[in-house]
Amino acid sequence: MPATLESVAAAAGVSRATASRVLTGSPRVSESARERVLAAARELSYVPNAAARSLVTRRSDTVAFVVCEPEEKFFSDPFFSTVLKGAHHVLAAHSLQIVFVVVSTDEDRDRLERFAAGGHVDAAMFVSLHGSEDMPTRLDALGVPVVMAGRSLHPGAASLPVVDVDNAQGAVVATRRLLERGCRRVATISGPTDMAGAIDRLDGWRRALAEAGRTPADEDVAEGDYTVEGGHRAMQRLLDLSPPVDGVFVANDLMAAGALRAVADRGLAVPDDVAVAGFDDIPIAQATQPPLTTVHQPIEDLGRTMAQSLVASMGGERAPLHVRLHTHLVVRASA
Amino acid sequence: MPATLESVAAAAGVSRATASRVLTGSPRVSESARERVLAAARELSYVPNAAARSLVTRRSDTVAFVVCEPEEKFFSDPFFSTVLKGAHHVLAAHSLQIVFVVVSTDEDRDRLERFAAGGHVDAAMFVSLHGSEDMPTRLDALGVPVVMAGRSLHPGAASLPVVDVDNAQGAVVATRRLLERGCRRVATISGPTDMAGAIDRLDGWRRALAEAGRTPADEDVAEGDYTVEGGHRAMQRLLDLSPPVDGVFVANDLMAAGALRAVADRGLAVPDDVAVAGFDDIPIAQATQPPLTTVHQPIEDLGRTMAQSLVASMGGERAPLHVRLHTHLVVRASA
DNA sequence: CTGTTAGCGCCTTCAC
DNA sequence: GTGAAGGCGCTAACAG
Repeated sequence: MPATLESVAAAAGVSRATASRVLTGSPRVSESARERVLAAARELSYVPNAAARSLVTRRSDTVAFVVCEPEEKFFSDPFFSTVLKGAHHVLAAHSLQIVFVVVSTDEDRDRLERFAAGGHVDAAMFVSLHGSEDMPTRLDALGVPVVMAGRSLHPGAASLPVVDVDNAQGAVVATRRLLERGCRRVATISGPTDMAGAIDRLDGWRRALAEAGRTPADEDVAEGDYTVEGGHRAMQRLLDLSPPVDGVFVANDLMAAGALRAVADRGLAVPDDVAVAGFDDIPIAQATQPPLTTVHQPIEDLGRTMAQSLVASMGGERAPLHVRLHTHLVVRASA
Repeated sequence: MPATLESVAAAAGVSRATASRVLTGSPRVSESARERVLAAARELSYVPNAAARSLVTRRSDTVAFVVCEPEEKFFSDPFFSTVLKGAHHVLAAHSLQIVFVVVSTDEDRDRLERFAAGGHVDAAMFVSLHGSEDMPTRLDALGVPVVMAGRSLHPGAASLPVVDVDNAQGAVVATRRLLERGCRRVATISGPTDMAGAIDRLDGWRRALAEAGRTPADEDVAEGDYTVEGGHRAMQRLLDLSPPVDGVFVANDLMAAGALRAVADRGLAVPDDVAVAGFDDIPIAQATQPPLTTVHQPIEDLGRTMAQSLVASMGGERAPLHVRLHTHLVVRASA
């Protein structure tokens, strides 16, 4: 049987109340009592029972890291792990556990809702939100603090805290780069059009073209799915266009990597025949052939900021509704 | 205030005990009582308080999916997500939640141990175990059922349940394939040498060479780290050897993908100049240029089997100490 | 079949 | 500063 507060108190020769005070760090305890309790706890290798504590405090000291992806796409994009890393850093500092939840079916959704309603998590952070995803709203309705990486397209999620970057502006800068190096036909590979970030990046591409006095054509847009394969396929389509595309803004680096391969498949050279610019600046961007010119996004910082938002909400503060992080263009060889 | 069992019972006009029986699916309840309780619960959108239940049942209905990786390597290898998928399938069927824990620092280890000791998880499954990892042993000592994907090298973990494949035999088959197609110098790119699976695959390579009357040379072994980049680097080393290597058994597909790139970088052709065989048969194996000949591992099944082992342990049964799944060679174009 | 009765382990007023 | 006491929401005997 594991040690309980009761047994620790007994061993230390104090009451349960005093032992509790010591373990929860209350100041109103004598130094001698504190020492004895601590010693006893160590001796018995006491660990507080989470359920008992949770029952009375009504907290679980756990936050959910929720990934809403129908596929296992999640695991192949370092973007996510980097967000997680940043979040972990902040959360660990507050003694908060992360539980990782993948939500793909409606059954998963109900389970998560029950999980949260049952008090298993104190807050939730969402990454990779598609248009119809309603979990942030549902958890918010339960009173669970929430934060999202990038805004949600779901009506009703508009008033929930968001951390993101200016995706449109980033896309503008990348597209301008293509224009400035003299590309005549600048196409784009977009992300899933049910995701806010993808829409904004597509918008930015349009805006930059318009700025330059060009008319963004529908056929110059190939929709991808943020995966390497998707980028590869989309690029193949664009390369069939005539007059030939000689510049492409790709909505994330993973797809850009696939696009690079498609160009190589045709025996064309990057950037001479086709210039390519990506978005994210994940590690792979430096390893591609040639290295990617891309819009740098402070991904780890994104995770940290989201976690801070949650910590604030949990502490009763009103978290900022919208934090916008900065991006900048990293020029390498591909454009 | 969320509904409690008390309020549900009141609304249904029964005692707490009866309400509890209905909600936990006990058979000893009249049909009419059952209906009334269920109706009341739905009406009040009642959700059981997890902490309260956990406190008395001493279960949390949650299992930990623990990844022990110093880097974020985890997220770039679809192997893990596939195991997770399989496990999720089985666990969800038993109404068990998965909490995902990444352990990289000693602080993380202590936190996980407290998490488990505090009763937050009922069982734990481990993937990607390095030599010095002692968490399986520590959790086992706490009485938490455990299962590992691949055996642990840690002394003391020898008696814990393992699910794996015959890595050595798989490697033998792959290496034989290289030998049979006439390769004169067959080298290998191994995984991290502090992991059981990597060691066994290396062993298999040695055994196949010995079988064929050849002497495995130390310089024909390049150690990788199961990443694309690692495979790329290792292959570069092997390609500097003379007389030239014309066949390579690579310990996983991710590294094989990197190896393929290294071969292409030198303007050599696969499989004509260098034949390459991988291990795992993850989706990328079909997408490489050329497609990979590789040892197929039933990864999703691995996850399912591990979950089943845990479910058995949690149910008080003695889980099988060692389940070995089958592999087979999938011949594609690379070897 | 159902209600009554005890706690599960902990935190938190409330008196001292 | 410290102890006593109550109760968080639920399940599990134990009687009826």
